[in-house]
Amino acid sequence: MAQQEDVFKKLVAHCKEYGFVFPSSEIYDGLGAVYDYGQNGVELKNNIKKYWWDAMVKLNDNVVGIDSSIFMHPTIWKASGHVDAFNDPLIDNKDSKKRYRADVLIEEQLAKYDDKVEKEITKAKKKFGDTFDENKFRETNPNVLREQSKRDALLTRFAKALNDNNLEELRQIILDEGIVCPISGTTNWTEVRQFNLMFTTEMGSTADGAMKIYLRPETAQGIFVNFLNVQKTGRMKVPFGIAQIGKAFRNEIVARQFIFRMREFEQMEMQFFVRPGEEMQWFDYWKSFRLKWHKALGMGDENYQFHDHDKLAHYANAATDIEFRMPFGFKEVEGIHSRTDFDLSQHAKYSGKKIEYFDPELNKSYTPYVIETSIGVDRMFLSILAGAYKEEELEGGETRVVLRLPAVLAPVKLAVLPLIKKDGLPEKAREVMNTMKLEFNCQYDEKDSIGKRYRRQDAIGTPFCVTIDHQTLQDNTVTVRYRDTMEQERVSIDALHTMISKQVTGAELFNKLLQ
RNA sequence: GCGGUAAUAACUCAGUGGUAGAGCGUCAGCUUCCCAAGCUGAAAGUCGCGGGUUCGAAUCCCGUUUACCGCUCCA
Repeated sequence: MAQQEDVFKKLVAHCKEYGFVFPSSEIYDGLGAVYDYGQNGVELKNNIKKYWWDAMVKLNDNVVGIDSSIFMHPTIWKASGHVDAFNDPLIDNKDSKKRYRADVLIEEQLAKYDDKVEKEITKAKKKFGDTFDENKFRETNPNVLREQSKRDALLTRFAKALNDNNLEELRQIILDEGIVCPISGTTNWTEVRQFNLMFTTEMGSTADGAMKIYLRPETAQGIFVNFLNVQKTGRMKVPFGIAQIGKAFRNEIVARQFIFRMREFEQMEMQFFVRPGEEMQWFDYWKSFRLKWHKALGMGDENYQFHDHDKLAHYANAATDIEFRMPFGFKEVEGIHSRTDFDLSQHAKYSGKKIEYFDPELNKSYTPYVIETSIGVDRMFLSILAGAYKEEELEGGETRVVLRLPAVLAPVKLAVLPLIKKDGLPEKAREVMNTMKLEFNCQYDEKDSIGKRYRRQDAIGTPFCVTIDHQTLQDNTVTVRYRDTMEQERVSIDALHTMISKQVTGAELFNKLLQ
């Protein structure tokens, strides 16, 4: 475990050292759980997004893409359940370090008063037997009346505090009632804090006319609210899918583990609309397709696993995660959910619009069911880097650090290197570079020994190094040096383009997906 | 959010009250016909930030920010 954490630390350092990921706002001491992508990181990230987009939109004729805005009408988040589901007032006990929902603590206190009343009644029942009149007892017994009035007073005060969203009052209630932590038994409480999942901002240029709106916490809702637009204008027939890549924002209570859990992150989501009753077969279809997509990259099949959810979200009737073996254990990279008709029905209800699909085969209208595939770009990025990062022992006791990135994702596809910096080799190298750069992201390097340059390229995961030597000037051939094996092959410059193109474009991977 | 630990050059770290250092990397040059070779030279640090103690603080104290670990929370 210690060794794994060590690898993770080195990976984070490597990300910074080689321009993949920088802490945000670093020269101002940073900003918590926000990161920037550097010159190599942005290339890798863009390649991941393209691999996903092409696999979903290009390969599946019944999947189309959209790009909806980050700002959306605030009612959308009412409908989706985000406004109500993630607004709990929380309080910590300083002695036990346990966290509780403040409203639950108070509700438990209310229940205690109820218990006391019930006990009095049970006692009295035994005492009076058949002649017992419960209603009269409730109205007259001093003990019951006392507990009951305490309870009513508490309920009134509690309801008002909740209604006013008065967090100080909630804390004061807990103190006044002498509510103790069940573990430490103390009343040493922190302030009550509200944890909002969503970021808010204001739309409107004048303060008084401004409307409070949210930064979207998921891209999915942008798809649901455009369901009718896309279905009608694209003449889409169920089953069909809508894909989207975009930023989302969440105030995580604990944001940790580098770019694994960030406050600003990017999602690649597809919502696939199906006939009610057919959702499980499509759930299985996408489960299998998505796993193939991951495995096609060749990072090792044993590094992936499904993790089925036991506890389902309020909208789902089946859910599974695709997990990747990170240095800190198997972690969720992608979620596949059967979301039922929850979202479309909610939006129909809140918007007052009819959101249904007329199915000509069945000759009836229905609200489609939804299968969602949702993958975090940043998590994918981290899993690829974690799987690719290797410190290798070479013969002679040397080590090298290499990123064994899938060629299709590598930020730089090839480096063009004159073997030495004279005899016209740099000029020839520039010539080769100028034709290759039309198609591939290339790097030219003539500084330092050839070995050093190879290692520099290894460190950023460049799959091919093309070296121009004296023979090149004679017969127009170059050596291609492969990152993973460090072996070299002599090829003619004319053949270079085809050879590299075959390995860095997605076509071969996509063939695997369609089999 | 609580507790613990940490923060010194792009990276990894040494320096524990008295002149800010090393390795690696970077840059310039020489050398070099294929795997971090060698030689010469150079640049690069608000010692995380703010306050305090002291003749004097990277070093001691307080606060704060950021990160890591544990707990907690989590569609």
